[in-house]
Amino acid sequence: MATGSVVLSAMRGSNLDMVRRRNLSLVLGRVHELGAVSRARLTKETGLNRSTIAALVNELVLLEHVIETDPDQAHQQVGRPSPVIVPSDRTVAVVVHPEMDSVEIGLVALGGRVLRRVRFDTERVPSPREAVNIAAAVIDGMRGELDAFHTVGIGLVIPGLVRASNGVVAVAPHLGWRDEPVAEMLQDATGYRVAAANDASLGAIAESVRGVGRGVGQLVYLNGGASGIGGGIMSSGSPIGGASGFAGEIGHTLVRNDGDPCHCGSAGCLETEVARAPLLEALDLAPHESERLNDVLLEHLSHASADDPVRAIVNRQRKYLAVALGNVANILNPNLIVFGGFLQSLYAVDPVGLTAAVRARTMSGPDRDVTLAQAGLGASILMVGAAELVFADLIADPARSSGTPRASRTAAL
Amino acid sequence: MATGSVVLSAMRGSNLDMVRRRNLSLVLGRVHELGAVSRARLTKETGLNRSTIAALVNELVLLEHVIETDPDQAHQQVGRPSPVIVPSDRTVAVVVHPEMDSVEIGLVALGGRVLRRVRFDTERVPSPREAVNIAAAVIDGMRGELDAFHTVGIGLVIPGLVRASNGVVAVAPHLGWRDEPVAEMLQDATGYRVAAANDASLGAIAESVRGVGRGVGQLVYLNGGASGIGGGIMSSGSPIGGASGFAGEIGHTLVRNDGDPCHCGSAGCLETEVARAPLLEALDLAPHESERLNDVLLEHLSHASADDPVRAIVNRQRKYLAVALGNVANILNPNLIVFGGFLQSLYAVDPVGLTAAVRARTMSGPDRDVTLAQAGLGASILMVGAAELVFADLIADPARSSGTPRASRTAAL
DNA sequence: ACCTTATGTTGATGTGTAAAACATATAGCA
DNA sequence: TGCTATATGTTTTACACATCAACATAAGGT
Repeated sequence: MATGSVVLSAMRGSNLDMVRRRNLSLVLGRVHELGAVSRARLTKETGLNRSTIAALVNELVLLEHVIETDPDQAHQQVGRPSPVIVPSDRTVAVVVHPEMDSVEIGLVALGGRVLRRVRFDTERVPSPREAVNIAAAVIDGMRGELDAFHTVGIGLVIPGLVRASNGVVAVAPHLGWRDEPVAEMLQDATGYRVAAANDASLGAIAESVRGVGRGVGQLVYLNGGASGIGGGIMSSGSPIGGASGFAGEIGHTLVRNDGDPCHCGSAGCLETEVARAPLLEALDLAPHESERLNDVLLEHLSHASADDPVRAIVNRQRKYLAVALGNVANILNPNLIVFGGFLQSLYAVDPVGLTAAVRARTMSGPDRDVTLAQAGLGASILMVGAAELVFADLIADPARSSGTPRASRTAAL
Repeated sequence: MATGSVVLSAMRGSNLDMVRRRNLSLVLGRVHELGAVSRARLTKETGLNRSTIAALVNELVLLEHVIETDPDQAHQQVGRPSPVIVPSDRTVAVVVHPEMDSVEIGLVALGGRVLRRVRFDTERVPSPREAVNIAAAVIDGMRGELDAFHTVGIGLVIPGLVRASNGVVAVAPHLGWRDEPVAEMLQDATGYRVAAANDASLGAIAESVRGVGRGVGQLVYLNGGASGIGGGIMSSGSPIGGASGFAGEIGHTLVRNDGDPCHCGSAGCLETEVARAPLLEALDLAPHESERLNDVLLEHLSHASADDPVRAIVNRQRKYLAVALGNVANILNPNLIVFGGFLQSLYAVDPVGLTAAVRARTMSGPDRDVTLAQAGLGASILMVGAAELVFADLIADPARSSGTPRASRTAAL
């Protein structure tokens, strides 16, 4: 029955500007979430007056973040038709994603559409400096385009631990980065605001906003990659970052007391017991064929004997996965756990069985049952997630800086 | 760098009332948190204008939630002295705490002081109806007093799983309750708004607001009781409830693959491996002497041999406790983990050792180090926590219902 | 064609905070 | 003891924003 926050989060007082900002934010947020909304619907959902909505929408149109289009042709309602508001495709976020053998740069519109993707292959694992230089060069190449757009900022995908507050990469094992202020470097190199986050956290954001987790209050995303298992937590639409933005490291929870040593220094971690490499190996797949894993695995198991070695690996991994999922369900009580990467395969082998195994490990009660699901966004998940991270700032204050890049300022919060 | 919420939490638009409400809430929140604040300080901290603060404080004085007192005598500042605002001791919350052999009723003032505690001993484990009747009778006895006060509502402490949204007790193993709408029953019986929560969650709130966790952003509270181990999570001052308010069940995370079966249906749960009873038994203490556990244990170990059986039990329990804490630290990345109940003893035996063990299990990085601590509120922790749950609603909207009990309405949200 | 319904548009109104001008109370100092 | 500087409370005025009412507009229903 009680719901309020025990301690007030914000400390500053409100003035009339705040009202305007909040309402502008609310309207842009609805447009962004729904894709296309009539002014009438905005009026109903926000409870604001018709005239207020008109003023707010006009301001957002002037800011070029939304477009007001002609009323939907397919009316069946009496009364004056209401104009439809859609997010502008000219408000965009740049996404930068350094990997072991490449740096990928993307351009994503406010509506969620991925406009461009450029993959820059590297000879070797890029250093932070190299990754930033590559990204800056590609962005400079797009500069004409970007200046025509409203480029809100850059979303930086980090395969490792990032301090959310300042974008410093604490450790990215795959890339060999450690304590690198990559966000700041990229910001200085391009002039755009940079928001950085862990890849799994971005997956959680993406699935929560535009994937299978739309409208779900409490969501956990678990991604199985070549390097290990990462996780992200969404609570009431906001990412849970923890003290330093390192929350969600479910890959390093213990699932087996006498387990193998993990690179983190511990042993028996989820990601030492549940890994992609043994699965690929058992199925005679090369690492670069990992996209086929799901299909090949399901096909293989469909005619495999009971003592099939692949089946044995899968069953053992599923057993330990269920342990970790049970822990997560008990600690966080999520509505939904979403699987990405090779964990999708482990889930798809027997969705009902895994669900039952997890539920058996959680404190029961029929209405607390957690649901499991595969990720719904495919290859664009990180593009979408990183863009949403950037757009979150825009939506929080649509009138702030109207898109013009500002040279070399470090952080605004 | 980016911080905004990806999806907007509230859906309603803001008007001038909202601004007023928010600022009123902000000021009352500061007064509540700090205990005594000068108007000048409120001006500085909120960024609001002097005249605005004056108006807001005046309204809170009229609502009788705060008292404006004479300026502090010990000035050393030049300039006109600023009046000091303190929370009114006449704004109170009632706390109801059913246990196996009693129902405890308390009265807590907005400033955090426990004004009264009444313990009603029962012959046997009370049913929900009995607990409600006892509470209602005691509250009726205090009615004269309560009517003189501003009684904001009732905070209901539940030793079990409660749905935060409606106060339905899903399961309270100790009490044998299952799917009981206790909050609604108590509300109907007394006319006061009732907010119910799990005991460990209330401990987390209490330690976060008035205990060792003041000012800590991400906090986990772990309580070790006779029945098991419960946990509560605080994130940026708000409790994390999960989908149904069942989050924090750290007692049922797995710490030992071949562990003993747990009453939850699983096996090797934290609370089957780490329990109070074996400790009491080994030290020849009766259950009712559990308050002495900490002292007796430390005393015993101070002159115990290396192969002392108590030491063996303690070491084994500490090992499994470290596993669970490592999982929690990896998943939630808290700044602070607070121990209550007998877990305080396990921690106190060797604080540095346990801290090191937990840190060894978490993804490293010097700035992510989690801190451990004993609870700071002692026996009043649940009184304070439940009262804070009630006050949270008041602080969120100080001008709402001005304290008069309303007959038999179920829920307001 | 006319009415009903739903919505956009325009101008007047009310309300909360900010800003400015004034009042007051303290410390420091001669 | 009085003067000055400083900080803060108090009062008045101004401004910005949402609301409301009245009017305008565009559809469906008959």
